Amino acid sequence: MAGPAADPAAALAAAGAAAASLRRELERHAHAYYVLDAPTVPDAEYDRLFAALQGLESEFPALATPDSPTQRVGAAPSSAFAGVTHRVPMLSLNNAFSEEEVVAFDRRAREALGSEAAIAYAVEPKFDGLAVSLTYVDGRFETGATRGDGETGEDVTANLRTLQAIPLRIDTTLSLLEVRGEVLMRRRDFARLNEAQRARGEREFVNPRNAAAGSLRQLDPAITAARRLWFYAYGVAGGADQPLPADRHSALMDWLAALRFPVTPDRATVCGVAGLLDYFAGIGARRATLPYDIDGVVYKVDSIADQQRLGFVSRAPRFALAHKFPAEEAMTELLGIDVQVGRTGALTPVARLKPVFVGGVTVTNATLHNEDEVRRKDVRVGDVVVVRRAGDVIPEVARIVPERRPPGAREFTMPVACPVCGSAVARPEGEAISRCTGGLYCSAQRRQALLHFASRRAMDIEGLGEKLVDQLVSPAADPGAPRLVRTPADLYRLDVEQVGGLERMAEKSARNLVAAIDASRRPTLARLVFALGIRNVGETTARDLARHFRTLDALMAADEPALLQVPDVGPVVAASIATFFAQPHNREVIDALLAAGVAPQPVVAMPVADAGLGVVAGRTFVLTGTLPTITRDDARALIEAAGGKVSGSVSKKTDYVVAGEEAGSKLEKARQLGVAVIDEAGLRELLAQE
DNA sequence: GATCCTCGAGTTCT
DNA sequence: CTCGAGGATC
Repeated sequence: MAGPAADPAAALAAAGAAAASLRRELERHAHAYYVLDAPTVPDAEYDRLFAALQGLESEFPALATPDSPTQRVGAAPSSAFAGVTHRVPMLSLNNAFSEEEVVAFDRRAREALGSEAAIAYAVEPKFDGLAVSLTYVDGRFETGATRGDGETGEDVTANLRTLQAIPLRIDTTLSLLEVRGEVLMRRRDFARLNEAQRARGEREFVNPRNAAAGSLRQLDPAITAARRLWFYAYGVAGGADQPLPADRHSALMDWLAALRFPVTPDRATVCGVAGLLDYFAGIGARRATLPYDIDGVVYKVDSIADQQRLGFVSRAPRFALAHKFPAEEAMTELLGIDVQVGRTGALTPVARLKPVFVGGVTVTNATLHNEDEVRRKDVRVGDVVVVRRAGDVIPEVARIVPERRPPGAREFTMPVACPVCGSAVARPEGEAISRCTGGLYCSAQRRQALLHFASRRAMDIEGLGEKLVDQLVSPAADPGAPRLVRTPADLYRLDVEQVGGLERMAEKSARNLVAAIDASRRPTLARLVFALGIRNVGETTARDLARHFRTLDALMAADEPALLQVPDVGPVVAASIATFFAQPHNREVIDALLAAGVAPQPVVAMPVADAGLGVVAGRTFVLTGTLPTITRDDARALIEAAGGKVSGSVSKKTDYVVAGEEAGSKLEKARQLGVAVIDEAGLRELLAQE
């Protein structure tokens, strides 16, 4: 094929074909997004395609036909709503994704204003909803329209009238006032709506913005009314013919608030670029706890006179900037699916991804949980997948992009033999997890068992991490070298000389490790039981067992009926425990541990849970997020010392949720259930009262 | 038998 | 943090 430079006609034809294909794709995505409320690709991908098409059209202006998606921008027009031409166009803001862009924005503004001094900015969250314009004539709400393409939007007056947040009458002498703002659905209302959709067996909405869009574009205003939409005002359309009642944006917002328009309490005024970045960081930290979704923050030069001096570049104001958070979804390629072996032999498929930047970090791996999950999502090697890193920190493969599947993409099948030791793989009837049957013969399981044994919540051996365990279990560098450790008991026979022989282990570190191992010889019985790694016995059950049996001997001697006496132990757990202690191998390891000097501290009689309920005693707490001055573990210890209980999940029985920074779904759940939410200071107060 | 509440297990990246 | 599943409760 001829190169573009060589043959202009051929180049135009090729560009035309590419543009047509981009348009088809964009139209399909737009339809899925706006009309079906079921986005097929992340926003970032849509933007990328859009930009590609814009690029082509600017290079070959002949291709820029009026029906191109680039000539429309924004919502698909719906024949159901009348068009409204905005008196003052609703423009969009320039976006910034990095600090450098913010610095450049501030610098350009100062240069244009010829000002050395730091600029005062009005700042506010960038709501993730739909922009609307509300027109008031003689103080009466007359017309409400969506943004549409910025020039013309849809008349949704009847639906907007149903919003409690929008005043139908305002106390002003202005004969004409146009208020701009965002219609959105607050998270609580979104959760409630989806619950109702679920209960009725109808499709749930993907996110609050789509729910808001879908709700606002209902033909029946009664449906909109039931959806509990919210509105925040963020500006006034100022034309030359309309004098504004304030000379600063922040004062304008105060004025709107006085007119009973909802204005976010999270807005502020700051000074200079440092102030902007501080605000961005502060809102970012609080993002998860805000009652509504945001996708960044907006900066506006506060002085309206200065705004007018700065003016516009093409179609965006030079006095305002949207500083956006990194996308929480991104597309990438699935390079392969590996299978990992866990402590219990569980085989977990893990997606190996082409590295992709999402939610502020580069993601290369993501769990696929189990075989069924892979089937459900129809994930195949070679697929283009959408990776998400939402409220959760842990990335996941949200879905695949079916239209980008390469021919011959392979389906995943769980191996029939363990990828590590070759033992048979079994998947018990009715269970979701496949397991390696190799037990401790499998080096992966031995490795994980040792890591678990040494972990902080078990024997707490500091410094015994993955790298070291690998070397101790299977000396990779020198296959002939002796395996220093086969069971946890072997750890207690290591000396400084042996450890010092390992890679990256100078004498000092070797000494530290041996000392750490030595220091772990006096665990509580609960920790020791937990460290053994008995199936279905976690931290809590281990503690219950220790409390009930008091000694390791008594626990080991217990038969199933005796075990069933322990609270929260049922037939399955009892069988796991009995089976574990019945195995000669496990008995040998325990004997060896005791012989090596591991001696659980005697269980001290716990102050029998005082029958009386205190403010903390007898109450159930759930911890979430990062507390300002103490770790969650410390908080938990404090609560337990005061006779309270700490649980992992929020339910009706929860008395308090203690929330810190970046609290996630638990906080959300607490709000839904009406559970009291306190912060660290509140917790301290309760503890002081106890 | 159904429902709710917990616990256990597995996981990512800096 | 989320899922699956065990245990308790009605």
